Amino acid sequence: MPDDRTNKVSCSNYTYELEIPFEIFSGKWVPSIIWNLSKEDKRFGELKKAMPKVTPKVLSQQLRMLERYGIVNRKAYPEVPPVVVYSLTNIGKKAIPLFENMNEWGAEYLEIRETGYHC
Amino acid sequence: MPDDRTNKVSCSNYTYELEIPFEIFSGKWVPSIIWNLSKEDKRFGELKKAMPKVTPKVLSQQLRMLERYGIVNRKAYPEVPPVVVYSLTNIGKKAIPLFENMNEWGAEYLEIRETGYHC
DNA sequence: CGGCATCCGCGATGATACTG
DNA sequence: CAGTATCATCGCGGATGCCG
Repeated sequence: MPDDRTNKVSCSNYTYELEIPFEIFSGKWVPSIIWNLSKEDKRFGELKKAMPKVTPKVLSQQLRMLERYGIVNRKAYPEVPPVVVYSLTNIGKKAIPLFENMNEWGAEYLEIRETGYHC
Repeated sequence: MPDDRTNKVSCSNYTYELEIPFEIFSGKWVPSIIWNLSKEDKRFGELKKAMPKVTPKVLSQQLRMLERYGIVNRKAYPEVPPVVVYSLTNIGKKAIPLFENMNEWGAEYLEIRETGYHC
Protein backbone atom coordinates (compact mmCIF):
# COMPACT_ATOMS: atom_id res chain seq x y z
CA MET A 1 0.00 0.00 0.00
CA PRO A 2 1.11 3.55 -0.65
CA ASP A 3 2.31 5.80 2.11
CA ASP A 4 -0.54 7.17 4.22
CA ARG A 5 0.37 10.82 3.77
CA THR A 6 1.83 11.01 0.29
CA ASN A 7 -0.06 8.13 -1.32
CA LYS A 8 3.21 7.24 -3.00
CA VAL A 9 4.96 3.91 -3.04
CA SER A 10 8.29 3.97 -1.28
CA CYS A 11 11.33 4.22 -3.51
CA SER A 12 13.74 1.84 -1.96
CA ASN A 13 11.78 -1.16 -0.79
CA TYR A 14 11.98 -3.00 -4.06
CA THR A 15 14.56 -5.35 -5.48
CA TYR A 16 13.17 -4.82 -8.96
CA GLU A 17 10.67 -2.31 -10.32
CA LEU A 18 8.90 -5.45 -11.42
CA GLU A 19 7.52 -5.79 -7.92
CA ILE A 20 5.60 -2.54 -8.16
CA PRO A 21 3.01 -3.61 -10.73
CA PHE A 22 2.68 -6.95 -8.96
CA GLU A 23 1.93 -5.11 -5.75
CA ILE A 24 -0.50 -2.70 -7.34
CA PHE A 25 -2.35 -5.24 -9.45
CA SER A 26 -2.49 -7.99 -6.87
CA GLY A 27 -6.03 -7.36 -5.64
CA LYS A 28 -8.36 -10.17 -6.57
CA TRP A 29 -10.63 -8.02 -8.72
CA VAL A 30 -8.09 -5.49 -9.98
CA PRO A 31 -7.53 -7.12 -13.37
CA SER A 32 -11.26 -7.14 -14.05
CA ILE A 33 -11.62 -3.55 -12.89
CA ILE A 34 -8.88 -2.26 -15.16
CA TRP A 35 -10.00 -4.46 -18.02
CA ASN A 36 -13.48 -2.98 -17.76
CA LEU A 37 -12.34 0.62 -17.38
CA SER A 38 -9.99 0.25 -20.33
CA LYS A 39 -13.02 0.07 -22.60
CA GLU A 40 -14.92 3.02 -21.18
CA ASP A 41 -15.36 5.05 -18.03
CA LYS A 42 -17.94 3.48 -15.78
CA ARG A 43 -20.15 4.26 -12.85
CA PHE A 44 -19.92 2.19 -9.70
CA GLY A 45 -23.14 0.37 -10.50
CA GLU A 46 -22.05 -0.39 -14.04
CA LEU A 47 -18.82 -1.86 -12.81
CA LYS A 48 -20.73 -3.86 -10.24
CA LYS A 49 -23.04 -5.15 -12.96
CA ALA A 50 -20.06 -6.18 -15.09
CA MET A 51 -18.59 -8.05 -12.14
CA PRO A 52 -21.46 -9.96 -10.57
CA LYS A 53 -19.38 -11.95 -8.12
CA VAL A 54 -17.72 -9.14 -6.23
CA THR A 55 -19.42 -7.57 -3.23
CA PRO A 56 -19.87 -3.78 -3.19
CA LYS A 57 -17.60 -3.47 -0.19
CA VAL A 58 -14.66 -5.20 -1.80
CA LEU A 59 -15.21 -3.46 -5.13
CA SER A 60 -15.20 -0.14 -3.36
CA GLN A 61 -12.09 -1.09 -1.39
CA GLN A 62 -10.11 -2.04 -4.44
CA LEU A 63 -11.21 1.06 -6.32
CA ARG A 64 -10.05 3.23 -3.43
CA MET A 65 -6.74 1.42 -3.37
CA LEU A 66 -6.27 1.93 -7.10
CA GLU A 67 -7.17 5.57 -6.60
CA ARG A 68 -4.47 5.95 -3.94
CA TYR A 69 -1.99 4.31 -6.26
CA GLY A 70 -2.95 6.81 -8.93
CA ILE A 71 -4.26 4.19 -11.33
CA VAL A 72 -7.91 5.25 -11.42
CA ASN A 73 -9.72 8.58 -11.14
CA ARG A 74 -12.83 8.94 -9.06
CA LYS A 75 -15.26 11.67 -9.98
CA ALA A 76 -18.27 12.14 -7.74
CA TYR A 77 -21.19 14.34 -8.74
CA PRO A 78 -23.06 15.61 -5.69
CA GLU A 79 -26.51 14.71 -6.89
CA VAL A 80 -29.37 12.72 -5.50
CA PRO A 81 -29.06 9.89 -6.11
CA PRO A 82 -25.26 10.09 -6.21
CA VAL A 83 -23.31 9.56 -9.40
CA VAL A 84 -19.72 8.34 -9.22
CA VAL A 85 -17.68 7.75 -12.36
CA TYR A 86 -14.42 5.85 -12.42
CA SER A 87 -11.80 6.15 -15.14
CA LEU A 88 -8.19 5.25 -15.76
CA THR A 89 -5.44 7.80 -15.18
CA ASN A 90 -2.69 8.30 -17.74
CA ILE A 91 -0.33 5.91 -16.02
CA GLY A 92 -3.26 3.54 -15.64
CA LYS A 93 -3.91 3.67 -19.36
CA LYS A 94 -0.28 2.90 -20.00
CA ALA A 95 -0.85 -0.41 -18.26
CA ILE A 96 -3.51 -1.51 -20.74
CA PRO A 97 -1.01 -2.99 -23.22
CA LEU A 98 0.40 -5.06 -20.37
CA PHE A 99 -3.01 -6.50 -19.74
CA GLU A 100 -3.54 -7.18 -23.42
CA ASN A 101 -0.27 -9.05 -23.53
CA MET A 102 -1.20 -10.99 -20.44
CA ASN A 103 -4.49 -11.88 -22.07
CA GLU A 104 -2.70 -13.13 -25.17
CA TRP A 105 -0.28 -15.14 -23.10
CA GLY A 106 -3.20 -16.63 -21.20
CA ALA A 107 -4.84 -17.72 -24.44
CA GLU A 108 -1.58 -19.19 -25.67
CA TYR A 109 -1.13 -20.98 -22.37
CA LEU A 110 -4.58 -22.54 -22.61
CA GLU A 111 -3.94 -23.60 -26.17
CA ILE A 112 -0.68 -25.31 -25.30
CA ARG A 113 -1.88 -26.96 -22.11
CA GLU A 114 -5.40 -27.86 -23.10
CA THR A 115 -4.87 -29.32 -26.53
CA GLY A 116 -6.76 -32.54 -26.71
CA TYR A 117 -8.32 -31.89 -23.35
CA HIS A 118 -12.08 -32.27 -23.14
CA CYS A 119 -13.80 -29.28 -21.61
CA MET B 1 -4.41 -24.30 -8.69
CA PRO B 2 -4.38 -26.81 -11.53
CA ASP B 3 -6.50 -29.92 -11.47
CA ASP B 4 -5.11 -32.60 -9.16
CA ARG B 5 -4.93 -35.32 -11.77
CA THR B 6 -4.20 -33.49 -14.99
CA ASN B 7 -2.29 -30.52 -13.59
CA LYS B 8 -4.21 -28.44 -16.07
CA VAL B 9 -6.19 -25.30 -15.43
CA SER B 10 -9.87 -25.69 -16.11
CA CYS B 11 -11.10 -24.38 -19.42
CA SER B 12 -14.30 -22.63 -18.59
CA ASN B 13 -13.88 -20.98 -15.24
CA TYR B 14 -12.51 -17.74 -16.60
CA THR B 15 -14.24 -14.60 -17.75
CA TYR B 16 -11.09 -13.55 -19.56
CA GLU B 17 -7.89 -15.40 -20.35
CA LEU B 18 -6.36 -12.47 -18.53
CA GLU B 19 -7.22 -14.16 -15.27
CA ILE B 20 -4.97 -17.11 -15.99
CA PRO B 21 -1.63 -15.32 -15.75
CA PHE B 22 -2.88 -13.45 -12.71
CA GLU B 23 -3.73 -16.74 -11.08
CA ILE B 24 -0.45 -18.39 -12.01
CA PHE B 25 1.80 -15.48 -11.14
CA SER B 26 0.02 -14.44 -7.95
CA GLY B 27 2.36 -16.12 -5.48
CA LYS B 28 4.32 -13.61 -3.44
CA TRP B 29 7.71 -14.78 -4.69
CA VAL B 30 6.75 -15.91 -8.18
CA PRO B 31 7.87 -12.74 -9.98
CA SER B 32 11.30 -12.98 -8.37
CA ILE B 33 11.55 -16.68 -9.18
CA ILE B 34 10.75 -16.20 -12.84
CA TRP B 35 12.89 -13.09 -13.08
CA ASN B 36 15.85 -15.03 -11.72
CA LEU B 37 15.29 -18.10 -13.87
CA SER B 38 14.92 -15.92 -16.97
CA LYS B 39 18.62 -15.09 -16.71
CA GLU B 40 19.89 -18.61 -16.19
CA ASP B 41 18.88 -21.98 -14.86
CA LYS B 42 19.47 -22.20 -11.16
CA ARG B 43 19.82 -24.69 -8.37
CA PHE B 44 17.57 -24.47 -5.34
CA GLY B 45 20.33 -23.02 -3.19
CA GLU B 46 21.25 -20.44 -5.80
CA LEU B 47 17.67 -19.29 -6.02
CA LYS B 48 17.50 -19.16 -2.24
CA LYS B 49 20.67 -17.08 -2.16
CA ALA B 50 19.24 -14.67 -4.72
CA MET B 51 16.10 -14.32 -2.62
CA PRO B 52 17.29 -13.90 0.95
CA LYS B 53 13.92 -13.11 2.46
CA VAL B 54 11.98 -16.18 1.40
CA THR B 55 11.99 -19.28 3.58
CA PRO B 56 12.92 -22.63 2.03
CA LYS B 57 9.43 -23.94 2.69
CA VAL B 58 7.67 -21.21 0.76
CA LEU B 59 10.25 -21.18 -2.02
CA SER B 60 9.78 -24.90 -2.45
CA GLN B 61 5.99 -24.54 -2.36
CA GLN B 62 5.91 -21.92 -5.07
CA LEU B 63 8.37 -23.82 -7.25
CA ARG B 64 6.19 -26.93 -7.01
CA MET B 65 3.14 -24.90 -7.94
CA LEU B 66 4.90 -23.38 -10.94
CA GLU B 67 6.00 -26.86 -11.92
CA ARG B 68 2.39 -28.09 -11.83
CA TYR B 69 1.34 -25.14 -13.94
CA GLY B 70 4.01 -26.09 -16.45
CA ILE B 71 5.96 -22.86 -16.02
CA VAL B 72 9.17 -24.30 -14.60
CA ASN B 73 11.06 -27.55 -15.08
CA ARG B 74 12.59 -29.39 -12.18
CA LYS B 75 15.55 -31.63 -12.87
CA ALA B 76 16.93 -33.69 -10.00
CA TYR B 77 20.25 -35.51 -10.19
CA PRO B 78 20.37 -38.46 -7.79
CA GLU B 79 23.72 -37.61 -6.26
CA VAL B 80 24.99 -37.07 -2.77
CA PRO B 81 24.66 -34.29 -1.93
CA PRO B 82 21.59 -33.81 -4.11
CA VAL B 83 21.55 -31.44 -7.08
CA VAL B 84 18.27 -29.94 -8.30
CA VAL B 85 18.17 -27.51 -11.19
CA TYR B 86 15.18 -25.34 -12.02
CA SER B 87 14.56 -23.81 -15.43
CA LEU B 88 11.77 -22.17 -17.37
CA THR B 89 9.63 -24.20 -19.76
CA ASN B 90 8.87 -22.90 -23.25
CA ILE B 91 5.58 -21.35 -22.19
CA GLY B 92 7.38 -20.01 -19.16
CA LYS B 93 9.99 -18.36 -21.36
CA LYS B 94 7.23 -16.80 -23.40
CA ALA B 95 6.20 -14.93 -20.28
CA ILE B 96 9.56 -13.18 -19.94
CA PRO B 97 8.61 -10.28 -22.24
CA LEU B 98 5.56 -9.72 -20.06
CA PHE B 99 7.80 -9.38 -17.04
CA GLU B 100 10.15 -7.05 -18.89
CA ASN B 101 7.22 -4.85 -19.84
CA MET B 102 5.96 -4.90 -16.27
CA ASN B 103 9.41 -3.87 -15.12
CA GLU B 104 9.45 -0.96 -17.57
CA TRP B 105 6.00 0.10 -16.51
CA GLY B 106 7.10 -0.05 -12.86
CA ALA B 107 10.05 2.22 -13.59
CA GLU B 108 7.83 4.64 -15.48
CA TYR B 109 5.33 4.59 -12.63
CA LEU B 110 8.03 5.44 -10.10
CA GLU B 111 9.31 8.23 -12.31
CA ILE B 112 5.89 9.79 -12.65
CA ARG B 113 4.84 9.40 -9.04
CA GLU B 114 8.12 10.05 -7.30
CA THR B 115 9.34 13.09 -9.17
CA GLY B 116 10.52 15.58 -6.61
CA TYR B 117 10.04 13.04 -3.85
CA HIS B 118 12.92 12.59 -1.46
CA CYS B 119 13.89 8.97 -0.91
C1' DC C 1 -27.01 4.93 -5.64
C1' DG C 2 -22.84 4.32 -3.67
C1' DG C 3 -21.07 3.52 -0.23
C1' DC C 4 -19.21 2.48 5.21
C1' DA C 5 -19.16 -0.42 9.87
C1' DT C 6 -18.61 -4.72 11.87
C1' DC C 7 -17.60 -9.36 12.33
C1' DC C 8 -15.29 -13.40 10.84
C1' DG C 9 -13.13 -17.51 8.34
C1' DC C 10 -9.58 -19.25 5.80
C1' DG C 11 -5.71 -19.66 2.89
C1' DA C 12 -1.26 -17.81 2.10
C1' DT C 13 2.82 -16.77 4.28
C1' DG C 14 6.32 -16.97 8.04
C1' DA C 15 9.44 -19.01 12.05
C1' DT C 16 11.69 -22.72 13.67
C1' DA C 17 13.32 -27.24 13.80
C1' DC C 18 14.49 -31.39 11.67
C1' DT C 19 15.98 -35.06 7.77
C1' DG C 20 17.38 -38.31 3.56
C1' DC D 1 22.04 -29.73 -0.48
C1' DA D 2 17.41 -29.60 -0.91
C1' DG D 3 14.07 -29.94 1.01
C1' DT D 4 9.80 -31.48 4.90
C1' DA D 5 7.12 -31.03 9.41
C1' DT D 6 4.78 -28.39 12.61
C1' DC D 7 2.83 -24.49 14.52
C1' DA D 8 1.72 -19.55 14.54
C1' DT D 9 0.06 -15.34 12.27
C1' DC D 10 -2.08 -12.13 9.57
C1' DG D 11 -4.70 -9.74 6.38
C1' DC D 12 -7.66 -10.31 2.26
C1' DG D 13 -11.90 -10.97 1.03
C1' DG D 14 -16.83 -12.36 2.03
C1' DA D 15 -21.50 -11.75 4.66
C1' DT D 16 -24.61 -8.83 6.55
C1' DG D 17 -26.66 -4.58 7.88
C1' DC D 18 -27.08 0.47 8.00
C1' DC D 19 -26.76 5.36 6.04
C1' DG D 20 -26.69 10.13 3.46
